[in-house]
Amino acid sequence: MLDKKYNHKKTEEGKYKIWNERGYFEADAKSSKPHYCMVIPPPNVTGKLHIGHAYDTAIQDAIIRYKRMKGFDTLWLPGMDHAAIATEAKVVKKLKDQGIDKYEYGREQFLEACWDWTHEYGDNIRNQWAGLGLSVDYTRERFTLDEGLNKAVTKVFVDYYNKGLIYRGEKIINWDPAAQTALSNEEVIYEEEKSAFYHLKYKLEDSDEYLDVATTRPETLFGDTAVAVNEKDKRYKKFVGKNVILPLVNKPIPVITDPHADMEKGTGCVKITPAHDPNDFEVGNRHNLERIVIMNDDATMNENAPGYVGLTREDCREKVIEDLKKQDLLLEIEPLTHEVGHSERTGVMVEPMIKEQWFVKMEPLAKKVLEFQDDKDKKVNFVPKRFEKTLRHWMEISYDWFISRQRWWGHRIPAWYKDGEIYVGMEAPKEKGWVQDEDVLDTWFSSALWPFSTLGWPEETEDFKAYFPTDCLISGFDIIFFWVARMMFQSEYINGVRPFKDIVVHGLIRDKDGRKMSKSLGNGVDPFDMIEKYGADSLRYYLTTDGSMGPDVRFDEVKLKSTWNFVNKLWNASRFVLMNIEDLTEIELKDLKPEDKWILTKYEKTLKKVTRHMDKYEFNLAGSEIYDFAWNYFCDYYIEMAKYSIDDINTQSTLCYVLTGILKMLHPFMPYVTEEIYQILPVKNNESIMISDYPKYSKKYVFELEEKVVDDEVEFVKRFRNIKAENNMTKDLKVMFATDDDNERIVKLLRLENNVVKEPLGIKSYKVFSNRIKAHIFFEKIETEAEKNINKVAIEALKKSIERRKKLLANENYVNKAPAKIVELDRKKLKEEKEKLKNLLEK
RNA sequence: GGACGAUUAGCUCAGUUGGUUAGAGCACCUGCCUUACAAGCAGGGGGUCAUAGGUUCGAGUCCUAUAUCGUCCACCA
Repeated sequence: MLDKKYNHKKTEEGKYKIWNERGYFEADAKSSKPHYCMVIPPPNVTGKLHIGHAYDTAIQDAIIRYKRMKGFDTLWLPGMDHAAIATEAKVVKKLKDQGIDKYEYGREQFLEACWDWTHEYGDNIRNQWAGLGLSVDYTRERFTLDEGLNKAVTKVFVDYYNKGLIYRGEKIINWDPAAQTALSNEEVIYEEEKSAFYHLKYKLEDSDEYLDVATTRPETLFGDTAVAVNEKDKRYKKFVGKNVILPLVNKPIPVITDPHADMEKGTGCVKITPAHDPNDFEVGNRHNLERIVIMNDDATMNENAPGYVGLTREDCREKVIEDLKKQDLLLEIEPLTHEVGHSERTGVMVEPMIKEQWFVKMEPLAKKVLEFQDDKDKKVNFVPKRFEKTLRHWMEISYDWFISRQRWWGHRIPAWYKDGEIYVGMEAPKEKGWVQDEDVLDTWFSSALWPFSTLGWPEETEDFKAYFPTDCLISGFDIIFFWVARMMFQSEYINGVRPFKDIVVHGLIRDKDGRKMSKSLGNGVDPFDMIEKYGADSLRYYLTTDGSMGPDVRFDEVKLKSTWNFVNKLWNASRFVLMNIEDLTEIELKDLKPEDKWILTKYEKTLKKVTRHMDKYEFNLAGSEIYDFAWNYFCDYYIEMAKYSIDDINTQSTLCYVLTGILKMLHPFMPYVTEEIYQILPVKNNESIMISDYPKYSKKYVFELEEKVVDDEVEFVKRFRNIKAENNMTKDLKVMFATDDDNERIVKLLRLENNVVKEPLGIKSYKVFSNRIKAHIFFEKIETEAEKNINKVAIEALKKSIERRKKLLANENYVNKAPAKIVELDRKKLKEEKEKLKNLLEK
């Protein structure tokens, strides 16, 4: 028997281990059942799972548990991401704290330290998955850097290289001087910063005239190789083609025209530094300008800034400003706030630098995705649909994907160099003298292959054949670009097929006030604190059913608490049922009473809706259907009715049947408590609810007539209670039923056993009615005013409604054009309302 | 600068292809320790669905503008 109070800790303890040991999480590629597969978005091995992971995985577990119960052979494949830069940064810091320098340590030893880190944090993550109750198949767990995936990554690289889809080139890239690696655009975060526009005097050669050149980065002037103005800019027309003298350096550089120079911005004159600015790089290409690199990899000034060598960018700027002032070459310092790029990982200001890097040619791949999206049998279906637009937009503007990183932790680029020659292949060339590229690949290169590399690709494994393409992927919208899009073009190019049929895109978890959770604000919520307080069941149900897919979720602990209350309600209802059906040996639904038929009908209808919502990923709607049914119908009415016939085998059977259904519908959301209660049911078909069948809608238990009859009684009960409460009626009231129907259920629900009379009393009375039932309430202390009032309000409302309907039905357009069903309904309602009004006015 | 969202009760959010009188949870007010549950039960108040037009027999839902907020992309000499 269940304890008197729901205790989430006790309920959740030990169950996960049993499920896992019994192999319920394991898929079977050879099964004759239809297969259903999802891959987990691999969390980074950098640390703990946060509330966003809890949200993301709770959705997935709900889907996979639902599909499992629906009779699929389900595979939810778990794994983790090596998270190249992120992990490397953490390990570097850890070593540094021990007084160890990465470079002194050496590549091999450093990688070992990374593996140690991975194993330690991998265990943490697995423990957290267990805490959340995720039914992932551990026998198939993968890591983005394991042997199989490494092979897949190398193969893709080599194939692409051979097809010309991967190339090496010199480009200007975002350089992180702290980590000393190139960053992709996505790894650069723009932050607003207070800065200044420095107006510098670029004197014309052999003249007293000068150009006012405004820049935010005066320290880069050592790399200037031109000053650009707009062709249409009349102000500077006469300077075009002449030379100006580069301040401090005292070197002549040309004044050129280029569309990049915007007449509206600054002074209209732009200094061109091709080696340290992406736009200037392009300008330089157009005009064949020299590229002068003026900084070392750690962003200190190099020998091209004579007199400033060794200074940091910041110190150099200060000294440059000072020296310019001394030479009267600084015209003005104009304060300015603007956005400056910083490294996502190290936080330092990004320095654009020219480097030789590897790139993936995006155009043919992006085109492929757009083609697939135009074909309804090949496309990836986005839920909600609008995110497909986001994807298309990105695919249309995509630039080449820059994939090399100057790191150690990751997939090493399979390219070897010798005497200016490049060799790219699965293995190192046999001859001596070849040196492998030092760099590793962008971490997203391997995660882009995740849906098929984890299933054994490039081998034609049983798993790959059974589960690919996968059925569904769950992801936050924040990584559609990084990850989802890349998985799509990789799979569609390599396998000629979409990586998943559906993608469900959810929002971010924000704090109660709508702010992003962040370390600096300290407003983060640890999902495991919440599990400690309310249990994984409450957390999971709350997160998955709080809102629809797409918008951000505001995390509100008050809501989580009220979810706990719902679980507690379920617990207590189950307690009542289990207390009363202990001797039940089989479920018999033969001689059903109207209330049994009523609740069964409501149940079947709920089930139908819930199933439909589950299939459409509408978990919020599924959740509220179950909630409403369980609380407002099953608990509030059926259990109350059942109390009066609890010894009847049909009552007991109905209680057990419906409760089992509720548990099963809730199991995908709250696996633990549903299992706990299921285990105690006297009649059940499986050893665990996890592997039981999801209930199927059965018309056999839909009784339209009884549903109406009892609905009408419920309506009557509600009205009765309303009148009673509004008029402060005590237990002394008397009731006379004006209709001869069997009103037993009503009498019991309203606890009127001692109040029913047969003949009218000689005092004032209220009339209570539903469609079928009429009754008079006699109450001595009736206040005439109150009575008048309540009837008046009712009459007013009815009259208004009748008017509205009459008008509507008199409208020919409406009657002719609206569906017959709707019109018919209005006619019926009108008739009913007229009757009610007549009843009321009789008084 | 470009794109995409959002705006519904005091708060947080639902609202399927347009179709009865717009819903829920929390909060609030009133009355109840009724033997599954006071973490509960019963009852109640509260919304001109951001604004202005339009399409339609009918608009929270579709269209067009406006306002406010948010997100992403690009740019930021």
